[in-house]
Amino acid sequence: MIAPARSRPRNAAATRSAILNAARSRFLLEGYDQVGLRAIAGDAGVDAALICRYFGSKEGLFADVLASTSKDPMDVLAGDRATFGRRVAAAMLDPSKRSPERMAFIQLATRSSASPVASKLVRSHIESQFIVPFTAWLGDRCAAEKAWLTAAVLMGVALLSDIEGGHPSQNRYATDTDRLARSLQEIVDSP
Amino acid sequence: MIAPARSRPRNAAATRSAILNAARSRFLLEGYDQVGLRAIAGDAGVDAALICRYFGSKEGLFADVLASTSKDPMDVLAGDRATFGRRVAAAMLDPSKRSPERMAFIQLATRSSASPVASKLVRSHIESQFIVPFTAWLGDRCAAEKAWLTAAVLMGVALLSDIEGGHPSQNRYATDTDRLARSLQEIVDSP
DNA sequence: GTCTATAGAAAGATAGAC
DNA sequence: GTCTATCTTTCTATAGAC
Repeated sequence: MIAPARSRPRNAAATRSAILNAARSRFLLEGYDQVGLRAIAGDAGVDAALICRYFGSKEGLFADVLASTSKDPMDVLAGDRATFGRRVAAAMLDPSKRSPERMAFIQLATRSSASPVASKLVRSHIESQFIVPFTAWLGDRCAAEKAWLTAAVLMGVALLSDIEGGHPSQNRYATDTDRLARSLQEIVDSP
Repeated sequence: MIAPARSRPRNAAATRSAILNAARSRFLLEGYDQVGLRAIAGDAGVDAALICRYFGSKEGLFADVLASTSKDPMDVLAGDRATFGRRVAAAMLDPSKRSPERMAFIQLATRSSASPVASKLVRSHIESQFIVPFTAWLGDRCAAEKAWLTAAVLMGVALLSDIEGGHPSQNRYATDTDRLARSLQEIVDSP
């Protein structure tokens, strides 16, 4: 046995990435306050002290998680404006079309918005990653106001889905998705 | 000096009430996780140990706060169905019509929904104090689904108002209120 | 580069004096 | 009925050994 049987080689980049992924999953599901550095370190298979070494603090870690979650959010914008409501509602509620990745930044923002330290970061993230591109995509009068209301509706749905416990009756998905789709579409289409 | 100069007479009912009011204000503004028993006790002018004596635990205190906030929420339901959207939107956003009391249970539910222990209580409170009476008030097909979506929109607006920092441009209130009013009214009027 | 050990603060809750 | 004192736990963050 030449090399010791370590489960993880001494690789700073890989360790940093493992921490970041574990943190994203935890923050996404439980929110900033509810997650301890020990839990994240445990998921990543490293010691909690390493997190502060690599990211400075819990806040720094959260900021990096937000920054690394900023690529995928707006794939729902790639599409026809007339079907915007359907697409987003499906991404939010439809269990068949809902992946852990889609709408991830909405979940992340919603579940961590209670903490004063996290909400500062969440605010600027929502603004730069959702409000700004969405406003540009709309490109019409009151686009910014429409963007803010859309964000509010999506966060409210995400928040209430959590509270509901994730077990609304199965056959309600269709009617709920339709209703949400109509509301979102009406915000976009309104003068 | 016959009686000692105590700021508070030894009165269990008054003390209990003072704690309850202080707790409501704190939970309403900061959320369940962010508020410590010592802060509540300080506001109420009593010792933190009394809270556990009177309410058993922090969770018990929060439950009693929710129960004592269940009277005022639905005064917005007293009115014409055609102007429902306007009334609720004004209560949520209009600074002139917005009192700390109105929509208090929405703020309370939104800001405390992140905590697992509080969200259990928040869920049943929303259901019994909002969904059930609102569904009955609607009284039509899909009333329950409309009620859930309405609650989601209101919570989203409350949540995003917090995050925004409470300083959107002054002249945006009017257009934001109109837009929210239209969205709420469309949910109510939808088939 | 990673871990052990621990500092330092703050939380909820309880026992018992007054 | 109220408060002082304290227990216990949990958290972030750091210092230093390996």
